[in-house]
Amino acid sequence: MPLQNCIFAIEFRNFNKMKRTKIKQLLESGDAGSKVTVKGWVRTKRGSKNVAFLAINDGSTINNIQVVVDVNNNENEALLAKIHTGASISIDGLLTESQGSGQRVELMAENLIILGEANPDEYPLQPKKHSLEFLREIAHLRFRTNTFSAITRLRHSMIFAVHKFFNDKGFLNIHTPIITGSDCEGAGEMFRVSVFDPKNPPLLEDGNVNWKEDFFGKETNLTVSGQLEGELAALALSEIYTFGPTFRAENSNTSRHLAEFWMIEPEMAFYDINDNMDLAEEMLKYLVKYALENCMEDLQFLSKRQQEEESQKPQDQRSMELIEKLKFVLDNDFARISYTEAIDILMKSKPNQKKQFQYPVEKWGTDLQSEHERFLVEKHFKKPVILTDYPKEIKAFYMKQNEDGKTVRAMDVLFPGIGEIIGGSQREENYEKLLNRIREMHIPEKDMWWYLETRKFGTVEHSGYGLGFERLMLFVSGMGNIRDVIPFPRTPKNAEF
RNA sequence: UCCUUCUUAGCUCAGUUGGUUAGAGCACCUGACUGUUAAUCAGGGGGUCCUUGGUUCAAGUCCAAGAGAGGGAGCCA
Repeated sequence: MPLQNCIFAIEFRNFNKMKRTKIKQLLESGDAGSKVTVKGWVRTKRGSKNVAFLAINDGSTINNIQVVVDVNNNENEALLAKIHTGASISIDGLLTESQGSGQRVELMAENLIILGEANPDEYPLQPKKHSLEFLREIAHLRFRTNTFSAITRLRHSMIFAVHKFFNDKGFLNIHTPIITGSDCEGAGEMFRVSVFDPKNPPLLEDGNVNWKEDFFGKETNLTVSGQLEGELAALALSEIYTFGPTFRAENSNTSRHLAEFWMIEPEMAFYDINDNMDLAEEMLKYLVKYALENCMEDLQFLSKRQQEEESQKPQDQRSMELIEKLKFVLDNDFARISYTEAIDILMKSKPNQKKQFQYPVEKWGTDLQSEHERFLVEKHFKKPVILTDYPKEIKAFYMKQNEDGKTVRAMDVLFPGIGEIIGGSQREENYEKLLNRIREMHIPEKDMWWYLETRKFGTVEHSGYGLGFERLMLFVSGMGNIRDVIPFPRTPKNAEF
């Protein structure tokens, strides 16, 4: 017996309680012959007359460890009768080379303890495939499925990779406010934050609510973007990013929208729109590469899952295999074209000439519909596309105005199957032009004094963008519904858990 | 918010032109089996057919309204 195992055995005797070893470690590098303790949740129980097998998972990996229990032992037999899918157990035992073919090592149970039973008449999860819709109804338990543990590990890796990417480039992470007092952020409907009794708020003489008496002394809402505050920091620290919760009170019922989501918003001084596009492309490729290098087992599981689902669809609607798709994005430059060029391509396109678009493309100036974006990404270029220089009328007030007087330096990154994954722009740094645009678009000027002052004092060219984190997760995981890549989705009429 | 599809056992689903006692697989219980891989085999228990109203001799099935869910669209990230 190797020396380290002897020491382990002595510790076992002395303390009668061993330190838990995680299943990932045991499966990857556990030595056959060592005594170990495993704790986790039972996925399946199966067996025959003399021996029972428990598949145990502790979330450290997609894989289970097989625990072998001798049934010819009254104590074990009684315990096994109480162990069902979902029960939590602790096992001390000997790690051995597996006699079966499904795994390298398995655990011969010597001391089996039930930590928490799971009544099979009530426990909703079974060792079988459940629908994603059903799992959404039991979001408190869906972490215990292979799919959600894989997504949760992948999500963690992507969060970590975002911070690593920016940290390694010298960006500073800043926390922008979640409660905001300005309603000029221009990104849709907001959730009100108030401490007033909704049935009896203090009123002014004219009957309107007297917000001056509310907690902050003004109307406040949950943020729809950290961009404006992010710009303030970038205009001192050069390169910053935010990664925080974002709230939109839009009544959006789609597989790509959440009322509460997480957004990554870098802001960079001295970056023009081309630097901005370079950063966005580099970041997306870095994140995809990080997933391929660090989450391969989970990606393989998710790929298999997706392939099974896709096999139900007709041939022409199936998407590329997940890992192949991720590598494809990594290996190809994104197409970069202007809005004007895009309109040109669309107007000349077959579906437009054959009137197959629901919204025909007829003239410069209208916003692109998702069917148009999909055509450009999935049919015409067959790879991610960055669209730039949109008409100013369809974009936000803060975007830098081009010299043509018609367009602004916006950029949208479009991904296959997802649509807009990033929206950004070079920002207008000229005080007069910005002020004019604020007035033209009827943005409350008095709330913008601090934003405008950055253009008054030491203004510089700068840029930034917003990446919807869950949309990134959709792409990297291959999942089809955004509600399945965030632990507890918040959507219209749903704030359960 | 609009269009569209769906709702039958704990889960996944079948249920024909309206017709007698609503089915299957999985899960659960009992038994069999010398090491299984979502084990297998035999047997058993388990139903507000989403809700309300209507048509009909008769409704899981047809009609209307409502609730919930999916897919698509708009808004966007």
